[in-house]
Amino acid sequence: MEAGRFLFDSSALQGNFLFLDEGSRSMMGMEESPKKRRFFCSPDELFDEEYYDEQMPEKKRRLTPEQVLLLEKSFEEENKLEPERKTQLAKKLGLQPRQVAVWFQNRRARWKTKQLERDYDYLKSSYDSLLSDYDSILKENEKLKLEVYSLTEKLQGKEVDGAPMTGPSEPALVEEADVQALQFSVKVEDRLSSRSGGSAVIDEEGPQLVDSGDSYLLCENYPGCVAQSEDDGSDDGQSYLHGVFAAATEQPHHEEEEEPMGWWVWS
DNA sequence: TTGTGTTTTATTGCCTCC
DNA sequence: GGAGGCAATAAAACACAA
Repeated sequence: MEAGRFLFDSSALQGNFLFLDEGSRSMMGMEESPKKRRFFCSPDELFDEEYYDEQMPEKKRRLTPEQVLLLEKSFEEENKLEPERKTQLAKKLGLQPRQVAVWFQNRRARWKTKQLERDYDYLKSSYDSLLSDYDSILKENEKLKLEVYSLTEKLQGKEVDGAPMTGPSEPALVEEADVQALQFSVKVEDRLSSRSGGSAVIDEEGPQLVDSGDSYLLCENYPGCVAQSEDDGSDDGQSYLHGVFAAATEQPHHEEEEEPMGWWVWS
């Protein structure tokens, strides 16, 4: 949100009149008798339902920075609006309660969108981190394989020079070393996948969401995430992120910068 | 100035809960 | 059935590059 973009409609506050056009009249159920009104008038005046029903603005008007500020503050406190709070806010702001409700609705939608973006970024960086972990382990594995191979070679040389071989034949020795290396590799992969909460994390195709049914992943185990108390079946108390990547990366989630606590908070 | 992309305000329709 | 929530969408307001 760019605060500088808001225009303070002082003319409206000072009593300029706006006219209804055909579109907004029909849209608002006011097909007849267009009436003039000031867009922003005194809170009491605007709060008067009858007055508001009769006199609708010509066009959409942006809220003033002051109004937005107060709404934002209120949203930070609680992102849902009980009727009483809606009424109070509307009165305070000189808006219709419906406008306050709509603002909260849209604000929640914006918050959700941003949250999804944040969750995507977090999942992506977790995935990248896991991938790089995996790559380095793979390299380490290769290195160890080579080491085993060269040690086996040395051992073989010693046995040929000295006493006759009593152990497994040469190919068998090498094979065994390979098997051991393979087992180690498998163990490492197992560890990786269990650290990441199971399957579907490492995939050569690229980042992908873990299947969680509706793709909105639960908050528990998410680093720094404290689920808020109730879950009413909406998105409350939920993050879209699961703890899937949490243990794997152990990187603290970025702080909530500008967004309100919303449905859960980072601690 | 104008075309275009983004943001904000508002409506509609559907769904869920009480 | 009404109230309130959400997703999808329209349209106005705005920013900005050409």
